[in-house]
Amino acid sequence: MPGVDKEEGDPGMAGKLEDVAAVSGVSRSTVSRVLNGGSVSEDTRQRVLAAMAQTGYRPNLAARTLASGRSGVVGVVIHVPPEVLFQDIFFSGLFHGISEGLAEREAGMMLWLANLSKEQTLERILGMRLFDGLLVTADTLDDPLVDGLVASDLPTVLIGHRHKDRSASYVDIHNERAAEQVVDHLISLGRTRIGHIAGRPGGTSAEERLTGYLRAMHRAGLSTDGLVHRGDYLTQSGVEGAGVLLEAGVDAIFAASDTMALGSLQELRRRGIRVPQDVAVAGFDDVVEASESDPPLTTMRQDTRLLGLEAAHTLFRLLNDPEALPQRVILPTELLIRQSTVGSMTRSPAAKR
Amino acid sequence: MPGVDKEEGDPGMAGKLEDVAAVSGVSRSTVSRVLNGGSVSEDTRQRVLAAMAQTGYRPNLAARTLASGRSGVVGVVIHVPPEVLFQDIFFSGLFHGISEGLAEREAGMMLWLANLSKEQTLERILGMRLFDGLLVTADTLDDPLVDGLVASDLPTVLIGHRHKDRSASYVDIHNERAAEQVVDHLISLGRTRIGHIAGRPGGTSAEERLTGYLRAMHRAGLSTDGLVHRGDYLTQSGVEGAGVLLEAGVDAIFAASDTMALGSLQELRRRGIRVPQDVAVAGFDDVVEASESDPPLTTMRQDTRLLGLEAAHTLFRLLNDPEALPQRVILPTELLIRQSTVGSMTRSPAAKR
DNA sequence: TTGTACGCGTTATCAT
DNA sequence: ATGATAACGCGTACAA
Repeated sequence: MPGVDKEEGDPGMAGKLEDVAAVSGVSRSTVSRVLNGGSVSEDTRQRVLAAMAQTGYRPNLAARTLASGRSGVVGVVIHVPPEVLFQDIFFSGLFHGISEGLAEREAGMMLWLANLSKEQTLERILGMRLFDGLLVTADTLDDPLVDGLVASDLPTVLIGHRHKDRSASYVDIHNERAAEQVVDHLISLGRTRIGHIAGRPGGTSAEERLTGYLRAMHRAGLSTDGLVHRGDYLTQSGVEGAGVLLEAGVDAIFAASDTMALGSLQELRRRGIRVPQDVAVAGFDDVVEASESDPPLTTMRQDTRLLGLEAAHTLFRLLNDPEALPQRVILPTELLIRQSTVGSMTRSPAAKR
Repeated sequence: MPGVDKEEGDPGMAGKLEDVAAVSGVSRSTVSRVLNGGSVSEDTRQRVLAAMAQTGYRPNLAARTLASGRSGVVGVVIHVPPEVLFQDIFFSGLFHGISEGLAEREAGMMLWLANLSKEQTLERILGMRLFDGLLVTADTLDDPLVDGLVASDLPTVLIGHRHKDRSASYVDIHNERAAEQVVDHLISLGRTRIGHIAGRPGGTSAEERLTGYLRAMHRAGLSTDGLVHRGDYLTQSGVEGAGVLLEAGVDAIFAASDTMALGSLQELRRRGIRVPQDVAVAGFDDVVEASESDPPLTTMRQDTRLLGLEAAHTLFRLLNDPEALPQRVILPTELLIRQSTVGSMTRSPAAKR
């Protein structure tokens, strides 16, 4: 195909820096300077700009990265099965925030889900050597992927954290204290047999919420014997947990996730047990269904989108200042008191707290 | 910090090809060959492999991309607001499939949502010059982003397509024919006043389903005057559409999405209208709620996850064979006949089709 | 089979 | 302010 014209913003093969230099009659260095904000005379800057438009020039990321060491791309590691990303409100909100936060700085986002094993994922991410930084979810206590990423030389911000991540940068909520607060609320209502439906063992948030529950109970001098049931954050385990805890004779249930709390609500209704008169129920997360359930669910609200947003911001802080100390960001949570603990007719003084 | 040891798989700064060459006593080229499957003697191959392990070598993507022109990264462009990606079952299923398909070939995935304008997105994607190929959703008739991407020299597979994309590669379903089939089903049940709740004007699938509806009706000699209501694929517009179409005196409603159909079901129940005795209702998509509604919803099932999977596969076909002609993949859909059209007690012969 | 030498498109360090 | 020139780390003809 002879006579093909490759001028004027041809969307096809774009020119290189050198082409722009040739057209504008300057050296590559100068073109590079107008690109990266070096000092050039206004005169030549305009000539170069014109030449770039004319040749339809676009910088080559690979070349740029190789030469400068910066790519403008961050790796986002959410090692959960793809379907979980969409089913679990935590991850979807989180991802939403991350996506927004990175877009603010026009950073590219490369996503790693659990399509590969943790070992493979780790290998490929580190091998790529392309990312300016990493955003990584840390929701499991023992996680070789997170360990490897943190140990690497890449600026990394964890979302959630383990105890051993004290020297890493992370954004998180105070799971333990938040759980404590929920239980305190139940105690303040006069409940003494408070059961807990915990998350899966080894989950960071699950363990911390359990610890918070135990702390509040013991501080109040209440027994927790046989009052802890292990669930998995999903509805069905909330159903089962309610059954088990009822056997133990509880007058309140604190589930470590709203979905479990909603499952408990179902089971209690099925058994004809009044909520909150007979058994009060509280959850964690504040998913949308929590406010629409019957009765509406008392819960600890966490803003997962903000969590993602802050994670991105924190990473940028790290990138802008290589000397920066590890960043630890704790986001607030909010106790939302609804009818599943205080009932519409039995408004208690404690509800004002 | 003197005396820092940088040997033995140091997770920090990894060595380069040259380091491996030095340790194993061969040239860089040879090391490169064992990496890319060139011909090397088994003897030296082992030496090199050992040296790579010892130095903790990892290839540098930027350098590799620059030299070879291939990055192993594909751009995924789903230009919808981040929250839609999670709310809309179509996109989440699609994304799931894409994610799986790319992982099969260990391809990296860089995701572009609607955080930037279409123009900015286009500019940055093309500018990056990093992707081996592109996966792009095309759900709007007039879309400069899709136009620009298709016009570029990057191997691109569209998900959904416009008429003008005949020369592009795409995966899609046959929206028009599928819609026709749904309407044929309703006609075969003896319905004559069949209303359609369409999607937003300018949406590719919406327009095609509308066309299919019109075709089936006209072919059967049925009037469509005042029987088309414009919705937006969301529940509320299904509620409204049902109201409007009832005024027009319909005996059946075909909604272009299940969510709208479910909205219609709600509205019909509210008005005490029996489904399907008084009005039959059919949808499109087969979302999970469709089989759990009262009555269960007749619908045209499409497998969005498969759509994403096939999109990835198609792109790989394109990448493996640069001479390949444009790939056009049409995935099957399946008419699921449920009680919203045939009723449990009024099983009609047509249901066996 | 192996090594040499050049090119990939930019940035960065020098001079000037 | 501008222009050579050397990296950046790797792939790949070409030669040996």
